[in-house]
Amino acid sequence: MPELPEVETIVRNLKENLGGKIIRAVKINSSRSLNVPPAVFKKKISRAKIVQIRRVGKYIIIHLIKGKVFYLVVHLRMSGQFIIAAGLKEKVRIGFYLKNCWLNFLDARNFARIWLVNDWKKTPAGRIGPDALKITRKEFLERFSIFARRFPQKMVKVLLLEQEFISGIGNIYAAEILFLSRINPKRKIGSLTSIEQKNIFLAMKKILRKAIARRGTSFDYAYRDTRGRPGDFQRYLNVYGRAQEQCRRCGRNLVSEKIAGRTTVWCRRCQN
DNA sequence: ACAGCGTCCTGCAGGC
DNA sequence: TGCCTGCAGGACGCTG
Repeated sequence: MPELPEVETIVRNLKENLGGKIIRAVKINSSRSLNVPPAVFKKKISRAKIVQIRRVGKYIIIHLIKGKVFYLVVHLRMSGQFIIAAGLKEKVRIGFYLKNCWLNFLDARNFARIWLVNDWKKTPAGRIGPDALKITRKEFLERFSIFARRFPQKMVKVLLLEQEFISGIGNIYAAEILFLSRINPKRKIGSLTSIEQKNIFLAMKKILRKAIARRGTSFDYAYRDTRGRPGDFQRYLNVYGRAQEQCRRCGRNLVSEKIAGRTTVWCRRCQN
């Protein structure tokens, strides 16, 4: 499931391979994810030049130019993939031909969304909070205080998943951040001390940076980089996917519970 | 106003 | 071995 480190890895790959290239042709096998009719999409994007590729939270923003500047905004959700290959892949939903390669957009579960727009800030990508990787400690703590004052009863795990608070964190990294900062995921944000808030910030930075260095987490088939390779961070997961297994810190069995509809694993002894 | 659940969707794991 | 059921989750919409 692409979260910030996975999207960052994909964006870095796309930048290296697609920057400055022209989209020569588009093949649409499934238009479910598009915000415009397939014919419109094809017409607008054909012969456009890719001038910039960047990440905003979990969104990929591709800056295009054809007379004027416009944008392709992509959210991969659960299973969206971009695979660069010599040809079209078997289950490709949308193929972009770029002179000597195809950019294959695949999405097993059909959850991904693609917007073709003149102003990317008018898509959901323009309505999210500061990026988890870029936010400063000061800004994080200020923002935490605002949310803690407004929603003191909200569980900290839920806050970390809210893209309006900070963007980029999903279920895997939220669980890992709370383990490293030794906070119980069910703690109410109004009860967290400034030291605990600071520890969450530090754990967040540490984990996101390491996960990017390991090219993301491939827990299952869902996430692959643009060459179809899995990430490596699953080797370093302390809690996600480890329910009933032993805590790497204290040896106690990890517990699992649904929090806000999402499976959450933590250590009852280490996380208070 | 806010919390919490259902929905979308399909691959895969586990049970019998 | 093969079928069936249920689980996985990001974001949004609906409900109470």
